[in-house]
Amino acid sequence: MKIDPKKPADLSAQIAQAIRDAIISGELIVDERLPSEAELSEQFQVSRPTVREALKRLAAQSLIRTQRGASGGAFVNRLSFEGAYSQQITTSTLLLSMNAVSFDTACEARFALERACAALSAQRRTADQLATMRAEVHRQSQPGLTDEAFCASDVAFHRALVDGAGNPVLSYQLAGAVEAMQPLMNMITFTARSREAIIAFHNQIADALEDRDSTKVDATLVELESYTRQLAQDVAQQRRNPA
Amino acid sequence: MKIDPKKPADLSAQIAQAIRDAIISGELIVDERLPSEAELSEQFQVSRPTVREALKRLAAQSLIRTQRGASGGAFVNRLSFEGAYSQQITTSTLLLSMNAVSFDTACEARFALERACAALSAQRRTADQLATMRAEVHRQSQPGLTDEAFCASDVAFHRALVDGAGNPVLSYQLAGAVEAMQPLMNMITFTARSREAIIAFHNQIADALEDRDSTKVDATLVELESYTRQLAQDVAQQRRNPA
DNA sequence: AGACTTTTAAATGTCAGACAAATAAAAATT
DNA sequence: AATTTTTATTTGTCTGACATTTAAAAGTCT
Repeated sequence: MKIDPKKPADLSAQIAQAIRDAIISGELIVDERLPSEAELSEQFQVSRPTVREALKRLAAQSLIRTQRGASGGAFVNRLSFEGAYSQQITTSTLLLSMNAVSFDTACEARFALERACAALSAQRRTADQLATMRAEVHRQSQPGLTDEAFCASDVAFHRALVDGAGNPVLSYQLAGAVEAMQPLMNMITFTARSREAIIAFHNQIADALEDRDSTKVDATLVELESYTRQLAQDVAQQRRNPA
Repeated sequence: MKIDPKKPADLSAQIAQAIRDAIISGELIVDERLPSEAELSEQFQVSRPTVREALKRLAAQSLIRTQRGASGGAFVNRLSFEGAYSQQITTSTLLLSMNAVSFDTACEARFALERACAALSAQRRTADQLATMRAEVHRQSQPGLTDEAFCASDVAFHRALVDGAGNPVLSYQLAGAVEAMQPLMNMITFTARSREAIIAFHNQIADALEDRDSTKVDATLVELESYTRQLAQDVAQQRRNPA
């Protein structure tokens, strides 16, 4: 691990990159302890605050964790799927909001990816995952549910559908697409009728998954996508031209 | 923006979270300048090094950028799709390597997602994107290409296919899945015959996209997936039982 | 007056040294 | 032997200082 003091970049950025490379290349393995901050500052010939800034950069990416006290220090993190979700969701959410992604674009991406999981989910979904979906549908049908709670349950339903594919890589990738849509979905006011329609679609999907009928799952998702986009369009139109 | 000095978490982590929340909620908008480090340290009642650690955490997530000099400071970044790619790829790569994801699992996820783009790509691919794909196939057929260069070209080919869908959200999500596979693919030694077979598949895909024949693109991707998995299986078997 | 140069001020980047707090291991005590 | 105390190590935080970069202000010359 070497840094170039003549580079234009900050020293802390260079040090962070050097350690990051060491982790990626496998030179540093999971749960291995990094040298103490004092040792690192000597090794890289920089001050301790500079080393600390580098370590905080890595901590922000959950590449390392730190522990105080004797035999404490910085340790290489096992980057878990669970832990990577939140970061993925934060990034995706900001990407959508900062780049003025249209509802249609986000919706299209989300359903395209979800349909990719549906075929696998029809084959492999467990009874447990099916039960989760049923439970969420039931929650959605309860009166007095706020729009936000309805959306949250919707996300949970689709998460279960995706998890049904039994492929953690797919679940991880989809987490961003599905959850990042939630702020956009929250802008929709759901009428009693539209909730009913969505619940009907969800029931159809659950039924099809129970029957392991991938064709029907796919067809229903297509319908649900089209319905969702229509709903958003109506809301947008109503804002422009209130009755 | 407030922090709780009695919380167990590090002050720099709390400050970073407070600023992060302000960005996500829209309280701080793109290109807005944050208060100077001195002002922030006064505002949060902490020292400047602590504020700096917080800012470095945010910089590591590309939420802010810093500029030196008069009228410099920390500015809220526009999180661009391009900029988010690298982080997504780093994370995905580490996830795969640290969690011992099998080649089959990663491969399945990648092709499932890619097929989700294929239908859209058949409708919308531009002449330019098609030309990129043709060029990459041509590069792949050149003799003397290293395995790594072959893989890199393979990635470029599939990136063009995905970009053909004309949906930046899809391209972003797929970047992780496709690029993160590369280290795994690099473990495969490509024989002249296997390269030929892959190139044939690529040509078929390009032809089908030229004809806007989504069914054929999908079918060919299925074949390519099965071929790729077979290839990996053969390599694994040969390692266990060398001839 | 206008174009160029110099100065200045503000901001981040870096350093050195210190103390506080947490923690585990070692030493002392019961 | 079990418990308590001490000690050493390590991260967390603070203070104060200086270096470097940069844009704007001030000054100078044509």
